[in-house]
Amino acid sequence: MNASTPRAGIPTHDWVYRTLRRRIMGGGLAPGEAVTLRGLATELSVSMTPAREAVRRLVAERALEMTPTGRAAAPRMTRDRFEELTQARELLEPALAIRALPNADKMLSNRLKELNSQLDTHIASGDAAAYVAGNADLHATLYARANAPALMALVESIWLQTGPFMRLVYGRLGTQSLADYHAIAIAALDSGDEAALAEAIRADVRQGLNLAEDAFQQG
Amino acid sequence: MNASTPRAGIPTHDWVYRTLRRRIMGGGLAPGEAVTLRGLATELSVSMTPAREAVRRLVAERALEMTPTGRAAAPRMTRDRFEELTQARELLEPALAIRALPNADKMLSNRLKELNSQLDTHIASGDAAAYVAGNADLHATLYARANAPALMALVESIWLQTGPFMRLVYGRLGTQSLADYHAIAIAALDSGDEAALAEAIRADVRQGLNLAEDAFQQG
DNA sequence: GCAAGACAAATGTGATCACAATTGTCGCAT
DNA sequence: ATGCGACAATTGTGATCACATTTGTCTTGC
Repeated sequence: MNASTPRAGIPTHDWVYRTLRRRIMGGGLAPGEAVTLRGLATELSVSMTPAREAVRRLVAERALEMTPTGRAAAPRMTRDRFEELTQARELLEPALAIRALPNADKMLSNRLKELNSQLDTHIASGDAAAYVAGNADLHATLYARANAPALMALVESIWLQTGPFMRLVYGRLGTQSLADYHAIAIAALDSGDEAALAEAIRADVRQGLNLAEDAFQQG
Repeated sequence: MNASTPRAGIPTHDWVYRTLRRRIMGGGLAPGEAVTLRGLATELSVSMTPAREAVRRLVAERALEMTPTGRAAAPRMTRDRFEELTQARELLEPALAIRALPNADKMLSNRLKELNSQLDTHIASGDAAAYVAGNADLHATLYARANAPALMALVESIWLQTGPFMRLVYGRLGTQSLADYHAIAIAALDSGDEAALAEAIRADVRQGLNLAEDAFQQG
């Protein structure tokens, strides 16, 4: 089954971490669903020790929740929590974009346009997981130019928390067309318009919140 | 030595985590200084397993750094990193304060005034560790009224990263008098002035940055 | 039919151990 | 003196195990 495990050099616990993390982001764990140490260990053909380390790390990063009895489960998203995390994104991400602006060049904006067009493909095919991953990839590519690892780490920790839920939201929406704030942001990047760039990022993040609100109302 | 360890009910790894975390925040670990699993384990009279979990958790929370060879050490603060973390605080903390504002009452502001006066005591006695802890306590008390646990967790993770360094900064400064933006913030809280509250918080955070800049220039 | 209780399986926690890699130290040659 | 290499101690990693608690299930009694 896991014949696709070409892990060379990297520690076992790190590999388990990445594997489990990918599963969480990809929606492989339903909210509230628990993951057992022995189950994870035997499934990945490792011992309990690295499995436990991977789980604890994801708990520390809030990608997993700890039940009172000490079991790790995929966290349930609430409207309030999602709204908080969105506000944090709305505050931090424009700052990262502005920091990236002076370091942007034509090659970057071309790369961003390429990533953005791939998003259209994922929307068209209804691949919500690929869309969420690609969306994070696009934002990460831009913010990488900010050379701000500490800020970046904060934002990525938010993505880790909202990712599984956003995947669910986009899954419900199907192939609905979305306002392309990415394109606006890239245009602002090209023209060096700081305020427009920040506003486009904010609008993009806020659009995610609106989509989620609809999903919450549906149930 | 560790006779003061009345841990009842809480898991060992959690107790080790809290103990080590307190040590880091209190400056018990010099930047770059490594902590060994066996050393920590034997010192706290526990096995390597909970020691390892505690260390890994602190690494995940960026309160400890991982060297390429897999050893955990207290992270070194750079000017750039501190500037990034300060900007994050400057963005997130005013938002938390504004969220807390509608839930504030006379009892809260009295409590905050009390905590703020304790800070003066710590400045006067030159107890940098107590000052940093008390400062975090004051901010936390205000933000708790925001009922925003996800945002709060983000801010606390920043404090965890900046805490040890701030303690060092305040330690150098000695009993220097600081502008009391806390008092301004509390006044804004009492009068319900949202903009003034946010600005006072920003100024408070920025003051920390300025102090640190001085420290960086000294060496 | 169903709720409660007893029993069994499963689970998290912490300890111990073997192994490989790293780190520190001592001695030797230049 | 000083740089270098071999050896020993230290360290992180992963595996395995025992134990107490929790969870799931089946039976029993009403």
